Amino acid sequence: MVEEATVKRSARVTRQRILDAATLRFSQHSYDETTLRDIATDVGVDVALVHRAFGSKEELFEQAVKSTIDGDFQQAAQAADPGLAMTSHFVQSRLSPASGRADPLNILVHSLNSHRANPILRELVQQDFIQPLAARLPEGELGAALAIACLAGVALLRDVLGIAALRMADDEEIRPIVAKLMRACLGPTAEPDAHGVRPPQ
Amino acid sequence: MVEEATVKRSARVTRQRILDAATLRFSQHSYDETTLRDIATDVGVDVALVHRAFGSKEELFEQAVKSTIDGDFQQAAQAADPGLAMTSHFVQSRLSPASGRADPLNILVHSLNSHRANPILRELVQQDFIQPLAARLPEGELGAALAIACLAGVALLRDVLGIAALRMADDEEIRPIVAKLMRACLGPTAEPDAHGVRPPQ
DNA sequence: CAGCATCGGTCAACGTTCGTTGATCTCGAT
DNA sequence: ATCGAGATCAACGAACGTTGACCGATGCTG
Repeated sequence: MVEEATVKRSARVTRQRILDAATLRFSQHSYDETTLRDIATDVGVDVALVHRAFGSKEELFEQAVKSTIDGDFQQAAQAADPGLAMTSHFVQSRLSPASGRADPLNILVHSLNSHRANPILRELVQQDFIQPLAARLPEGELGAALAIACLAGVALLRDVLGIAALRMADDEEIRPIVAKLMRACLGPTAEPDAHGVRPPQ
Repeated sequence: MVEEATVKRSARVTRQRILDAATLRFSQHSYDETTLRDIATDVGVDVALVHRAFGSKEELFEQAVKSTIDGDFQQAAQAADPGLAMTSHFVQSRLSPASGRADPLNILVHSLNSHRANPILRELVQQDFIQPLAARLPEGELGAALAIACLAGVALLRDVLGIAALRMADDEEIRPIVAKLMRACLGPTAEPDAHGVRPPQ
């Protein structure tokens, strides 16, 4: 109330509010089920404005995806032990808080099978998930892709399908298994610890 | 021309042809992208007939899902070493042949985020994937759910997203890693073999 | 063999929803 | 007061699942 009076009609601000609303919607619903009219209602503007602000629904979706990419995951991928860092990042950022928050993985698992969203999400996974992870691996992209596949699969069954066993499970119950999954995919980069366990093959 | 004279108009046969065409479509495309008109064209009948033969699109989808459930997976889940059996079943039935064949996992990963298909697929995963697997596990449903999540994730990134690293990979390159994933989720139920490896926790 | 009821199948259309677009209004700075 | 940009309004065109009315062959009945 003290600051900015009535917010001044600003395309810049409105565009951002639309993008935020769209990002949240796309993190909770699929591309096909998310309507420009829904987003417009959230923001409190007309449908036409939502459309014109980004040119097309597809463009809006792409911008929404990009807006959720922060450095957190890339940092985790380049940690000393990527598997462990990614596990922590995964468990802390997805399981503990509400699962509906704006997040690239949430958007990914909610719109995987819309053919409009497909190429955009493929590039997201390739560029922002697999590549930063594969850069530090001897196995190349295969291990990285499999690691991402595991995380995406868990998120899918938990948040999209709503499998009870995954919704109810405690974070610390899932963490060690996810850690094992990451290790299986990324290789035992670090942690040649006290056990000295080597995989059979 | 010599064989079967115009096949005699039979609802039984036509219904089966519709179901087969629908099953194949649903194994390659999402619920939303699959049109009753597409299925009708495949079979060579009218749209109305496709609809009336099953009452609704949703019912047709449910029947298509059920028609793909064979005993193969359940057999694998109840093998001496479920992880190993499931790995073989997964690698052989999905990676080697064309990925577009009629298969419950294919249907699952293609229609996960349609809210119409969602409850049907949730029940499929719960009843036909998780439960037969969890019945033999000390960890209960959690381990089974995570194992299914891994397989679904790999299938998703490979066949729906089309991640190159997974499409190009040789079967025998993926198999050992998938085997490790299964072992991480299901625990070393069998195979207390020469290695005697115990998980750290 | 003729008539008829029935079932498999088609045809045309409805009602809804969606992304999209052109014309129009309205606020705000100059 | 004016002009442009922000925002709205109304509508289009396409696509979908769904429905009621209508054909045509099949097979039973007399």
